[in-house]
Amino acid sequence: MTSHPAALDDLDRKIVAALVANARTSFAEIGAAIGLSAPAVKRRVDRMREAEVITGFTTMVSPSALGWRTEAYVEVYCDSAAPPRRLAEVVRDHPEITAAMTVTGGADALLHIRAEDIQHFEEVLERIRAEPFIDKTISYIVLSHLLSDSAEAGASPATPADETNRR
Amino acid sequence: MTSHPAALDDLDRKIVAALVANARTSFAEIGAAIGLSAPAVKRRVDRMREAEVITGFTTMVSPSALGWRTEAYVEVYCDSAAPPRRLAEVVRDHPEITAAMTVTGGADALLHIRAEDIQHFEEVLERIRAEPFIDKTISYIVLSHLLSDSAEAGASPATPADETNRR
DNA sequence: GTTGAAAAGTGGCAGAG
DNA sequence: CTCTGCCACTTTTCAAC
Repeated sequence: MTSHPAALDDLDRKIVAALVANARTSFAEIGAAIGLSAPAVKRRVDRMREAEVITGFTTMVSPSALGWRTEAYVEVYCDSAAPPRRLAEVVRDHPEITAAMTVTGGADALLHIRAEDIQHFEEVLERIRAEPFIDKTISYIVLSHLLSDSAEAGASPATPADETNRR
Repeated sequence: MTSHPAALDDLDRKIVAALVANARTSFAEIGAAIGLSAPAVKRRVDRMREAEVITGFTTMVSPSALGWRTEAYVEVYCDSAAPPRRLAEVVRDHPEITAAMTVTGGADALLHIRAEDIQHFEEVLERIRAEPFIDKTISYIVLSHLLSDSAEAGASPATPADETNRR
């Protein structure tokens, strides 16, 4: 990876926090809040994008509004000679899989799945289980969210340095 | 919930897709791509924000760049009389918990946790297990991502209607 | 950090569906 | 009546200095 030391200072972290809260905040507004001019903020943002500290800007959408009303996590168990590379291919073939990762523990991988409803989820699960090297799966259907993560991927609690700012 | 039928048409879905891909895309650019003027796009975005189809704009940040190099999912088992409301409070007290939800299966809840490193994660886990009504936890430490979810929260595979557009 | 030109955002208004 | 494009006017971006 091209991850330079990057050395973010406090101003950088405040800029990131502002942009995570609202990716469309103007540089001028961010600058006013932290005592910097708009171009200065832009230069820092450009630098952080270059350093891949900031990997992109996205929009949070209510999944249910788009018709995805069922969410689940699925543990996947593969047979002994399961190549992780092969798993990555499979994962890309099912559009309902929104995240996939290898994990410690008994399971080989953990999938995050979004489906229209339970019927659709069952169909997805059957499709995944039909893969030759998959031995078994264990599903955890999400009932309700206790913490509405702002944007699960980008969201990080705070900065390791300062544990003070809890939301 | 105030979820109106909302009835998104094809243009709305294309606008959402464009904004999910890049929340800072100009309305003019989106309009040019779908055959609409900039103000027309803005009107639709405003309407979708009002209807809470679009819940916000955020920035994707490399967690490791901010010092969060350890990621894990933790199953939480509570004692019989565990009130979910109480769990929600606890979850908010630990800034390292980036997502929490109740799930089907043996466990009562599933937590997504980000920590600086394994040592930090262990400390967080001990803190959580110290809660009086938590019986046990099972941790799945994330080793590597097979699918780099654009932004896990907002990301949805495609529209249930058209299963054709797979990335 | 400041300046200035180009681009984007935003609200009013009239017309088409 | 809703949605659109057009037109001013304001704000923001961005590449100079």
